[in-house]
Amino acid sequence: MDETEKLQTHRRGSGVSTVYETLRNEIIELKLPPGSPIDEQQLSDRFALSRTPIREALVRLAAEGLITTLTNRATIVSNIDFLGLPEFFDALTLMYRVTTRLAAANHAESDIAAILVQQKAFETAVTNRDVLGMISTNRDFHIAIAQAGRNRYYVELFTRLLDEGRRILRLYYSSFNDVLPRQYVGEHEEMIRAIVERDVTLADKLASAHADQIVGQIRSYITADSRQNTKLAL
Amino acid sequence: MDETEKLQTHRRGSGVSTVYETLRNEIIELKLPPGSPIDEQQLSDRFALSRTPIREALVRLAAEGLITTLTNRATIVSNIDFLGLPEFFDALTLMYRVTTRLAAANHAESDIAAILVQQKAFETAVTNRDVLGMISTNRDFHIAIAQAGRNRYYVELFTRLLDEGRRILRLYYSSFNDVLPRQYVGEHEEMIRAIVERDVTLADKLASAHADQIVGQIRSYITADSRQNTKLAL
DNA sequence: TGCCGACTTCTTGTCGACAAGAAAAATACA
DNA sequence: TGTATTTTTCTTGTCGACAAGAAGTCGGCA
Repeated sequence: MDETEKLQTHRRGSGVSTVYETLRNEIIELKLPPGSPIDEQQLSDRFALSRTPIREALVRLAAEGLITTLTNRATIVSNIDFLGLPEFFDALTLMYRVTTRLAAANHAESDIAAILVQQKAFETAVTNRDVLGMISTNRDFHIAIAQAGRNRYYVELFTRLLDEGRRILRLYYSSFNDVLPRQYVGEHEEMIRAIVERDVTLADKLASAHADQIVGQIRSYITADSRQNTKLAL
Repeated sequence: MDETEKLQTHRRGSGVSTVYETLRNEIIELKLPPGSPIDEQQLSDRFALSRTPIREALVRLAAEGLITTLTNRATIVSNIDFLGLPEFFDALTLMYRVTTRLAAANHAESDIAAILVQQKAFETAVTNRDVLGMISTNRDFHIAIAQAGRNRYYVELFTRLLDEGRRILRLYYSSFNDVLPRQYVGEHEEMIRAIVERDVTLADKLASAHADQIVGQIRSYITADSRQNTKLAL
């Protein structure tokens, strides 16, 4: 494991953010899978910080729901709540629609540039068949759209939802094929066009369809996976 | 000021939540107005706790955006962002609609009972002309509806929005008259009926109108207030 | 051999103290 | 007298140590 962070001496106040962001990434990328125990002492050693700033980072992660603290006992990476998946899909779909609508309505020139950058990144990830890259650049693309919509409440919720989605997708990413992503590139391009032309209705419609695609795909992964499990159980 | 909390000895782990909730309430009720400095030492004395648990509570509040920490300098109660008000209204309206829709679709029997309790509380606040009570019971009423909708993402965002709304309303509550609240009681009753009858479309429509009412009212407060300011400036 | 209770150990929660950084105050200089 | 610079002071950020609580361990007893 990479332990370079051990050596650097942090300047006052920077350590907490570093720990927070590092752990956040590791949780979302399933480097720390759900249920993993989070040991404060261990992190303290790893980042060469006392437990106090570590603790602060953990409190932040807990506030976001990424980790769960069993009082006086242990703190673990939060499980993916499969029972709550319908809620998740509902909220995700709504955010796809709302942010794309708002982007069509409120975007400035510079926003389009930012969106195009992310779309390019997504495209290269697709051509390189870099599945993990697809997942994260897809997220960045939609967050760029959300930011163009100029509503921080939606941006915040959408970010959380997309990151939760990244965790779920990672679980199933082996079954990710390169047929649908290719289709996503086209859909993304259509969405950009609708946004540029400020066609709110079309943007909404495309976002809605796009969301359905993704939700459908995740659903199929899950059902396919559970089928495999039942096969093993026999 | 009430200093009773000073004496009790807290059992392990309970102190943080107490501090968090107490401060949260005081911020939302403008007992701690925007810009108020938050002194850790002072809070430490007040709650008879060391600075560590106080700090933990503050981190949580900061994550929610209720307080702002100027690094190495000071931490203050977050200002109300009047420039971001349009975003706020947009998100608030959407959440009013979505939660009411979902309540109509997903509610169970017990949810209705909970909603009716809150509606009763709101009604008594209105008849008692208890303006502060109206503001908070109105919030509780809509959160009860959101909970009946069974989507924790919406519940969470909506709660944050309604609480931010409480702060804004407190600022202007002197101009709160008892004509519109009476109307709100009726609108609430209509919404409950639509939810009970599982009429999603009607629920949406009513929630939308209700949101417009409230947004309009807040807007009128603000413009009325700014008019007064310009008058003084002449 | 199986179950119940005291004990040990390990992790979290809390504390008091120290260090660093920034604003305010005091001082020196033009 | 006004400005730049140093010093002081105050608040936050970090630390190491201690205390409490819970799980696991070990031993005793039926």
